[in-house]
Amino acid sequence: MKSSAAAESLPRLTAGERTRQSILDVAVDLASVEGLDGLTIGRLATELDMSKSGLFAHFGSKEELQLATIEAAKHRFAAEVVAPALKAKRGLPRLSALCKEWIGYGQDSVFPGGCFFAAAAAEFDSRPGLVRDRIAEAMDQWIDMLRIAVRKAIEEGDLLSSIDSEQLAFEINAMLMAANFDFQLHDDKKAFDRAKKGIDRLLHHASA
Amino acid sequence: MKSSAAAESLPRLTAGERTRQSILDVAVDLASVEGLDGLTIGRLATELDMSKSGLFAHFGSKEELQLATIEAAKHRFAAEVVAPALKAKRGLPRLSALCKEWIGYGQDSVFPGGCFFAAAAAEFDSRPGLVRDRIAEAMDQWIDMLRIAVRKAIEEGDLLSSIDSEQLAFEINAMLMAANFDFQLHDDKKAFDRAKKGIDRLLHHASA
DNA sequence: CCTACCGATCGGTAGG
DNA sequence: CCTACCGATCGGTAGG
Repeated sequence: MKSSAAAESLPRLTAGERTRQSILDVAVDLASVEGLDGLTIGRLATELDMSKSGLFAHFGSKEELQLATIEAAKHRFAAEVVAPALKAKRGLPRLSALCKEWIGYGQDSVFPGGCFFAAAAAEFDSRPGLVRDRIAEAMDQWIDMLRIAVRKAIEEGDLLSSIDSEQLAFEINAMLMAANFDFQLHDDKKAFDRAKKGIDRLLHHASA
Repeated sequence: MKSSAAAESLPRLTAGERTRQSILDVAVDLASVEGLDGLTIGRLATELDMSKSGLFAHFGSKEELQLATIEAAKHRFAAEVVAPALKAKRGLPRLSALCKEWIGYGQDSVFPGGCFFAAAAAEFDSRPGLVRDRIAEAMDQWIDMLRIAVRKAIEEGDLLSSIDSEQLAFEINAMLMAANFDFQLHDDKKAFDRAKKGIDRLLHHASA
């Protein structure tokens, strides 16, 4: 027998899978700066010191590369924002943690060109297709996470029962997105302070 | 003498200037959908039933075409949003009118791909150059207009003197931008209702 | 405003 | 994973 499949369940990756992962790490960074369409196979191959066709063989089409890049970005977002926030206990603490972790994610430039999903949504919102659908799905999942955290905060008695969870999630996300674009355009982190201040006031007014 | 320069001061345009204007009308619409970079000279020429080089001669470079397109988009925005809002009297009425006109501008798809400036800012925020600078300038002018309207509303006694005009302008704009991106991604106008509701509450809490 | 062209780069393929 | 290639399109130019 060649190897024990049962041992070390996760890090057991084939060489091809490892190459694919390192391609996607670079692809995510490149796409956050140049856009998901500006992410060209030639450019990415140069960045990785590979041949175009060698890289291409891992994906089969540009669309598949784009979809795989979105998937890799989702994993990075989950690790950097969602996972830390889930350590806070449910209710208002977790809602606050989601906002705090998102602001940290923006400030620390987890993606070098700013929030991957905000940029990709703006780029693809007028181009029907699988890429657009997956980006919209990722955005919806994030807003949904905020909305559910608001609802739990209401259930825990931390927020007023009269609060419209969908409306509050929309407004919180609006502050975060605005901070992201403001920061990208002006390279001034006070945009995140403004978002923080706006969200603090939103949560204060929603509190019992 | 060929013509009286003094008569009809504005509509006196040369044939070249009229052609240029009709090119830019199409360029603005195309760019709002495909992006300012996706606005290619070949694509634009096809749309206008012109030769590439004939169109190119009006601008001299792609960057000049992009800059002229931004200028044309600013004019459309000024006519559709700013001018109507300036009919309202200074203070809170004008601030409310700016928000109302902006929401109308979004709902009516004055640019077929959504707010031209929001899309262009997201597209170019990581690409240094003249195009990026002009877009940032246009965005700053809009936020500044909101900020000044807030300040006037404070001076008129319509809003509390404790209000931070820059912060409020940021938060109002955040609602508008979020509604724009939400609408582009979901094609559901309830995003504008959410923005309206959020802004109404912002202004209510800021009122004396 | 046109035809005719340039070198560079795009996504993708053949064949190994 | 590679070399070598394809047709299409890019921004831009020559010359009229």
